[in-house]
Amino acid sequence: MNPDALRGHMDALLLSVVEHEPLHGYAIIEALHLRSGGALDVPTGTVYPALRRLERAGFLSSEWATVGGRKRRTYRLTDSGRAELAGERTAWTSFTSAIGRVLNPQT
Amino acid sequence: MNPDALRGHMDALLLSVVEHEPLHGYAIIEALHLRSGGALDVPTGTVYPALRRLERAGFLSSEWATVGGRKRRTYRLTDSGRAELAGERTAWTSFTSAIGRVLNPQT
DNA sequence: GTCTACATGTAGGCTCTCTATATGTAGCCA
DNA sequence: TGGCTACATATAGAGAGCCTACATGTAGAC
Repeated sequence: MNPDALRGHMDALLLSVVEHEPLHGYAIIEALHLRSGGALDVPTGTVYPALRRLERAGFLSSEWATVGGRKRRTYRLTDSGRAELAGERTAWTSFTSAIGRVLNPQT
Repeated sequence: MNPDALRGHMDALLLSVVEHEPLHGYAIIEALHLRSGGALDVPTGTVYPALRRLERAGFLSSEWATVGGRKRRTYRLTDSGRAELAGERTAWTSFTSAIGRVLNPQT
């Protein structure tokens, strides 16, 4: 997968994956891999900064937890994030529609 | 449309639009607008450099023409570009599939 | 005692898209 | 004559985000 292809869609992916349950970074990466059918393998250097960016933006909130002696920062979707996610879903639909029409126009 | 969303998909769009007929830059921008149902409005500062990049990569070839006193650089898809476009179409399908599954998983 | 899985984080680079600007022709209209 | 719009191409510089590479540490298996 061309790295640039994900540009501007990462936010939607991350918000979507924590929609129904709070997750920590490492688990988010695994969830992306699983839910995408193995297509997505997002490096930690992408995910961790992105999560912090989304928290700064108010779309996620985080808290530390210790599980089995390991520290985790668990991210949770905020109300603002929920609204953002809805917008991203709509944007995704029109985006794919627009590109799809250019790529495969039905004459 | 979030500009970043187009990242990595611009090549496919440009190649696709000149697939069946050679076009010059200005006409390519109009074609993108038209074929996307008005969703795409790509600025000249994006298209012209991108076309040159694709020509350098061997996916397009160009030649100058003068029509109605105005100079045009007309771009044509090369064989290499045709193969590239096919690959981009496949990549687009798996890309949307992967993102779509993450964004809207059927439980 | 070493290796792997788990877990988080930063620095720096790369590349593409965008904004802003520059240049020039043709045609219309007042 | 002058000004405006459409047509047509091009470049410089900024901005942003995703990636590679590196750093750090715990837990458990062998």
